[in-house]
Amino acid sequence: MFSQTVEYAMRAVLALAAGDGSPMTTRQIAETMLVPQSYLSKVLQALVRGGLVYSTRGLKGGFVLVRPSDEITLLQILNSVNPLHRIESCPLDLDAHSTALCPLHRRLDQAMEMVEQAFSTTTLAEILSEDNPCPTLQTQLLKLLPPEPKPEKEKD
Amino acid sequence: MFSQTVEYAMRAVLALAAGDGSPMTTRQIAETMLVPQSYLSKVLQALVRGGLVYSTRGLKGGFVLVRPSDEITLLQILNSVNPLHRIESCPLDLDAHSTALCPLHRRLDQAMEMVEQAFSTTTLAEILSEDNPCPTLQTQLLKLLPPEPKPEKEKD
DNA sequence: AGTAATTTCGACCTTGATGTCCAAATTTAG
DNA sequence: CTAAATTTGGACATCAAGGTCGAAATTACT
Repeated sequence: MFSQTVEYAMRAVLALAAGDGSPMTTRQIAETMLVPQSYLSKVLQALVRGGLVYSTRGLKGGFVLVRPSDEITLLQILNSVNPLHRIESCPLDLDAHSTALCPLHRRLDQAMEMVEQAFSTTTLAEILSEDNPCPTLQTQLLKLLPPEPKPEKEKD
Repeated sequence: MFSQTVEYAMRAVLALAAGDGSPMTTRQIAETMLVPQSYLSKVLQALVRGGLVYSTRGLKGGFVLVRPSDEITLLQILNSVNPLHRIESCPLDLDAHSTALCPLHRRLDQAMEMVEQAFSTTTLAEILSEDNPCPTLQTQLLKLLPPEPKPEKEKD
């Protein structure tokens, strides 16, 4: 029901949200989230155009979130890559802009409304704060956070 | 979010449910529901394979519903043409069959669960019984029901 | 200035969804 | 048996999604 691109986009933004705020490269995100790197660059540009992440080129460049993670919702991510088109009018009655939809399309639109509602109230911060029983993601994310307190002494 | 094929399939089954129970041809359904006829034949075959409609060839042939319309749900239609794949395990952790999903995929799966729930409790009969503010559909459906009591005299 | 590390952009390829068309196979009716 | 009306199935066309690749632009560092 959700496209592969949506899956990748959510993983990518989640990787940024889990990071320390410094720019992450496409390569870093791809390896962290197990996403095909060359395709991820396309997805990231959609997120840039969607106003969710900011990009800087060159050395030390990469992608960062535009807003703090508690102000970014799943719906914003979805809409950046696969805009959710609510049903405005019955496709069987193209010309008439009736105020109500027919029973069938009312149901279809209600389904999308539920998804829209659920996704619009879920923030990245919320997701990161929950228990995370996905071993792979947990392992990958640990690599991003301070790997060691301070390796001051390197001489055995 | 829902494919064109799903839209067509739902229209087609709805046309059958609105009819009198005698076989409807592809052409009839296509004209009633404004669906491309040649593609509709493909969709109808998916519905046959899905066990929702029964087909008979030849003169007076066509498609009929296998069950009464109050025993056919939107979910059954959806699953006949575009099976809804719930997320069983986290794609980031392919090998481990963890009992719980990670927070992200839990949300994605919950969204699908809501749709599944809504569609599984909506029958064709329910849809047909509601008010129908879609003029086109109403007009088309009227053509199916007894058009005239009995045109016995054809000789002007 | 020069070099290395990046994003950006466009060209291209592959695959699946959508859609068309036509030759069978099947059924009913004369 | 023959003819007409249908579905069935396959071949084909078209277009968007998913995916790869490389050249150009941008930035940081020395």
